[in-house]
Amino acid sequence: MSARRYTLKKNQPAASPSLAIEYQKELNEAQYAVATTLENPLLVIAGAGSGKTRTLIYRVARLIEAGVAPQSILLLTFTRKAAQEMLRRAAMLMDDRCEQVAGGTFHSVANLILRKYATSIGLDPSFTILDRSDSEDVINLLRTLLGLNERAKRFPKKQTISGIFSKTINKDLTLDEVVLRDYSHFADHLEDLHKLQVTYQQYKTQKALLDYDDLLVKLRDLLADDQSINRQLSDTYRYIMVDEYQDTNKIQAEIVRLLATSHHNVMVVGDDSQSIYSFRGAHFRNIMDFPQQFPSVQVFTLEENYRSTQPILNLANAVISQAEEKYPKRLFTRKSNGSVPALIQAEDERAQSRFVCQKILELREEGVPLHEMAVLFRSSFLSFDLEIELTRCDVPYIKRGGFKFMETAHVKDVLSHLRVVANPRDSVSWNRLLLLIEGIGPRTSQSIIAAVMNSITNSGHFLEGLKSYCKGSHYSTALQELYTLLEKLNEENTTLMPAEKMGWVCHYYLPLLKQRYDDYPKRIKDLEHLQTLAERYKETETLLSDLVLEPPNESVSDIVASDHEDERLILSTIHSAKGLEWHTVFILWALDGRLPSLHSFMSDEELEEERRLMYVAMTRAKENLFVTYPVKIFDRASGSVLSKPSRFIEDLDQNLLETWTLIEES
DNA sequence: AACAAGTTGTTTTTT
DNA sequence: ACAACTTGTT
Repeated sequence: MSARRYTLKKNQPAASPSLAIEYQKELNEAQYAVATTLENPLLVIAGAGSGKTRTLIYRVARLIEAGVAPQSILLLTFTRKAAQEMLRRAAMLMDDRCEQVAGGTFHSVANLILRKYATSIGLDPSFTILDRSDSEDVINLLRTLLGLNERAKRFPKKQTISGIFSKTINKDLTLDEVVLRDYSHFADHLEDLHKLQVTYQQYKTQKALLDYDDLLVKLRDLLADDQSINRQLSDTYRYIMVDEYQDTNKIQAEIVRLLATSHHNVMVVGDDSQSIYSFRGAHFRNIMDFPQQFPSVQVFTLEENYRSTQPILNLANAVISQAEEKYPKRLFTRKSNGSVPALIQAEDERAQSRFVCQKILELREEGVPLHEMAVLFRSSFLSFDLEIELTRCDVPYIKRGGFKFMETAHVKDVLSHLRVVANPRDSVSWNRLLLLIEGIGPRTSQSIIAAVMNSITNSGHFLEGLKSYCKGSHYSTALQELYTLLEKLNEENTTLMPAEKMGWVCHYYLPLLKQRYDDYPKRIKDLEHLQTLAERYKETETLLSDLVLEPPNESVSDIVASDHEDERLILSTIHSAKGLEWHTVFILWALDGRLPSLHSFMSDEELEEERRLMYVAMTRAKENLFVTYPVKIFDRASGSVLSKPSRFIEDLDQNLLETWTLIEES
């Protein structure tokens, strides 16, 4: 580990007295230095709540003020919502020019660039993007096709296989390395896994399908292999800013490096203590390797916290100070008073839920709005019991993270119809929509798909293949209806708006939905929500890629009806809480075996990541922090009883964390 | 016999 | 919600 160098630049004299924005007044010394250093590589280590977003916004404004064209600024963020929010705030600070700044996630930027340059790398520009479950479906299909699940020894499940393949790419390892290191119990299947991986790649290429990893890999390869395109893009984006750099992986770092070849104007912001995505190949060392890629880099550190009270910071600092490996950084604040965070032991899960719910109601009485309170947890399923309690007490909430709206079956069903029209070679979607029809199972579906693919190669028209199946069997009437729908969508492909097309699909799908699900009224609501989303789009292809890349992450059915739209409690996984803050934060299940999760006990590295997760959760709180855990929890997977509080907060001084016990009132 | 559909116990985090 | 297993249909 290289020693950290702090380079604090002396305050520059204010650029010009006529400027509307008074940077020096509105930013602290370090923030000001960052916002006004416009050229050359820049690394900013920004502690939690240190005004990182604010600094980025001011820097965007400063760049535009200095005459830089907004279109030549590229802002890479973790979610596209984050980018839009920043640009909106920058526009408020300055003017609408800020909205023209290019921004989004690595994946969404890759999507745009690849669609534009697809033909030059032999890619169909109307390629379909596979989300996680789509790519698992493909893998499952190929696994059966290769006869791998009939092996004597059990072959890994589709999720596991997909995880292995993804790790090879994101951690830049060979298949052998990944399997032997993390999945040694499947070492016997190495040869078959190799075969499957090759087949998977071929299948995707043949059907014009790209999974999340392909988007990044293809963009990197495009930039690395084609000098002239690299030049064009590098000249287009003259100023690059990357947020949450601690959660980027090697490929993303390479993309940044390649995009900056002609100018080196790159600024990356991050915090090694908040790196929580290593399962996706991110490594916090990435942030420290940055100076090696750009030797002329200037390094800044933001340590003053504007979010939390001192007692909360004291606790967070104590948790992170036990980290094996960390970079010296100590958050401080001027908000000195505030109450000491509380640790509450509950006798079981129900008691924990009841306590949290009751406390939330109390705080609401005291005037804390519901949307200023959040309940955070390690894994999505850990909030199930609390959700029941909240519903019982009529507390409206939204849940972020975990299962996504887009991943619900009925939404995917509807979209698959639009997808086959956009890319008829997309056999994943064909399979999905065919299986909906009664009487058609995996076998029949495969043979119909084969016929469709044949008709594409022979006549160039996919409907021919479907037609031949429309008579003579018990499912032919249903298939005829499907044919009519797809014919309509295809013939009026260019004249119909995306929302109109979706209307036709829903009309066709509604009877199937009602027959399939008992809870169809809820699902119909979801589809209506999808319809409203679609109305914002002019191009079906944009709609489809956006939905895969940036899925709306709250399901309508999760929302308990409420009169006041904004008055909703937030439930979130810690991962999805990144970058956010609330007046009051509850950390649920701070139980050893849940946070840290049992899965992480084997490796020190994973355990360290769990610690950072706890740190991230704590630093979301502005005023109040409650940490709770139930005892006597039996874990079926390990066969053990969990009763100890999280090792990260055990035996801490009462000054840092006050312990409380729940007394049941009769 | 081949295939479709219904039944029963486990589930990390996400672009 | 998924996979493995079981029952039902053509």
